[in-house]
Amino acid sequence: MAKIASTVYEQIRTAILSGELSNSERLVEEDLAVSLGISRTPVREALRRLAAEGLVDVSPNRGARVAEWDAHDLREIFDLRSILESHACELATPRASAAEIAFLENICDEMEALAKTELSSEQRLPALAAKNRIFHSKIIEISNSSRLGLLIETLIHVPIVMQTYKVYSPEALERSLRHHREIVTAMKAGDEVWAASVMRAHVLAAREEVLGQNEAE
Amino acid sequence: MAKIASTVYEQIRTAILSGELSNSERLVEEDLAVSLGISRTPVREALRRLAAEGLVDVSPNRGARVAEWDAHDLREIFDLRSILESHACELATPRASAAEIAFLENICDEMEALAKTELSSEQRLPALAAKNRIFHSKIIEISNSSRLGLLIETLIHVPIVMQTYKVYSPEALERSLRHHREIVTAMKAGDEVWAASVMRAHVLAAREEVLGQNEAE
DNA sequence: ATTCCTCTATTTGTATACAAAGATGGCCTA
DNA sequence: TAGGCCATCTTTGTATACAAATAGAGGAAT
Repeated sequence: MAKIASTVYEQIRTAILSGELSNSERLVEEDLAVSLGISRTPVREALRRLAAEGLVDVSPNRGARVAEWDAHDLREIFDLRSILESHACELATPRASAAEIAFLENICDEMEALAKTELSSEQRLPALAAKNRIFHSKIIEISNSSRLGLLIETLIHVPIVMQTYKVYSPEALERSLRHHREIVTAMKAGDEVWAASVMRAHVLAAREEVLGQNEAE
Repeated sequence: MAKIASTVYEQIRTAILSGELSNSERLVEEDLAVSLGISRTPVREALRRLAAEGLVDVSPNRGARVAEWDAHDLREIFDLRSILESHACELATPRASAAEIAFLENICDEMEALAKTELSSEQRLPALAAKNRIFHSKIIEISNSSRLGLLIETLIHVPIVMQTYKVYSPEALERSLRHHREIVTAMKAGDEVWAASVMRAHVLAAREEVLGQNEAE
């Protein structure tokens, strides 16, 4: 058990991303430590790591709180995602192998099948969100730019971004799936401008869905 | 003295960025601690923070080393900078006030004056590099996107990027200054496409200078 | 009653101690 | 002599102890 710090980091992180901890909740080192049965040292390390990723805010001598995002933050995040992920598409298109295209097509199939099932939203949406993440990650992976991947990751480490599908209307969901399909088609055709453009539209459309929901609150 | 960790973080960071520590040098916590007259705890915190920024690599149970960058890394970094900084220009152009434009023009004046002086390179280049950083930072500031600023910062926290001017030929330096001037002209004209295009060219030109130098080694 | 101040309790920041994992070097064997 | 194994030594990871700083409550003065 050589890395308690990493374990507790993961635990706190998933707790934040799932929304379990939210509302700028205070994260007291000692409390977390005793509740996990460990000392403050690894808890502290985990919190600083989360702070570096922007998931928690730390003030000197005043401790850590779960970070909060307002509409302006979300706009920034989706704008940057639209730029960076479309760039990933551009890089990925000439590099994608037939197998990788097939992999992406397969995810499209699975997501479309999931969308058609009669399962309740509570079951369907997490599954769709998971496939969605795999789809986007795969394109970034194909783009072969590790730093690009890191930049995008820091942007999507935000609860509401991780759960975008939860706020989607049925029409928005269908449009999203059509975007995925079109991105793969464009990549298959070797047209990186097409692929990048659809990806940009895809993320900007998501922005409007999320912002509309968020501002209405 | 409530923040030893921040102080030592700055010290190690500037040591790395200045090239004082380099060549994947090992950073032993205890050694740093005794040489600074403090305990390992704040040293450790500083190292983890630097690791999160990508300035050092840490392996579990094996400590920290100064990070290294190869030509592929540099290509990635400059490509992403070209995209993000041109986006910053695009956002900044419609927002820039007359005073901000004047500020940027003033930096152009100062840099051109510096370039003309008969000072030795050792004196001139650091001054130019400092002004250059201010120029780019100012545009990011005007763009009013804090996250964009953070993303760009993580990219330029790399020694060779900080010292780009050191590898510039006289022609490249002159071109760089003309780019700056043209960016301000475009922003003044309210033409964000023009401004963004020049910025993109500006960073991509820098990429070729640095890569040409680096690959030749 | 309100404001300001002080005192205390809580919480973070740093130091030190100890445990565990890696690296190093010498010795033994083939 | 080369290669592998064991012991030791170094270095990191975690726990605990202590110091410094902040927040909050309560009381005094106006």
